[in-house]
Amino acid sequence: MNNKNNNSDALDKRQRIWQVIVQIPAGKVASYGQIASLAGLPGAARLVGNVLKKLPEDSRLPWYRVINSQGKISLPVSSPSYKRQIEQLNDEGVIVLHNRISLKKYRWNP
DNA sequence: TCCTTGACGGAGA
DNA sequence: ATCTCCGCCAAGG
Repeated sequence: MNNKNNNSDALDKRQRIWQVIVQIPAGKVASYGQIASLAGLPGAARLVGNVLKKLPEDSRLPWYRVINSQGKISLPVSSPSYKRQIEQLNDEGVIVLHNRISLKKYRWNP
C-alpha cells in the first residue's frame, strides 16, 4: 500500500509531459504550468522544467516553445540555449523583444 | 533518510 | 511594473 517510490511512475510522468509538449503547434508557446496541467500533473510546473533540462541536445522535442507564465524565457541569459530558444522561436514567427513574448498573440489554446 | 536545488507560479507589498 | 516570500514535486547529494 501507499508505495510511492515506484520508479515506473516517474517515467510515466516524464512521458506524459513529452506527449503534451510535442503537440504545441509551431508558432505557438505554452507555459510550464500549462504543460503540467495538460499532462494531468497540476502544480508540477517545476517538474516540467526539470524534465526539459535533461533532454539530450539532439532531441526533436519542441522544448523552445515552453516559456514561463510571465511570457519570458526561463533560461539564464548567459546560457547557449537561451540564444537558441530565441532563434528557434523567431524562425516560427514568434517575436521575442526584450525577453518578452506576447501571450495574447502566441499562447497555445488547446 | 534528510536536506538542498531548480528551465515554476501566484499572492502580497 | 518589480521584488519577495512560500507552496509544489521530483532528483541528487
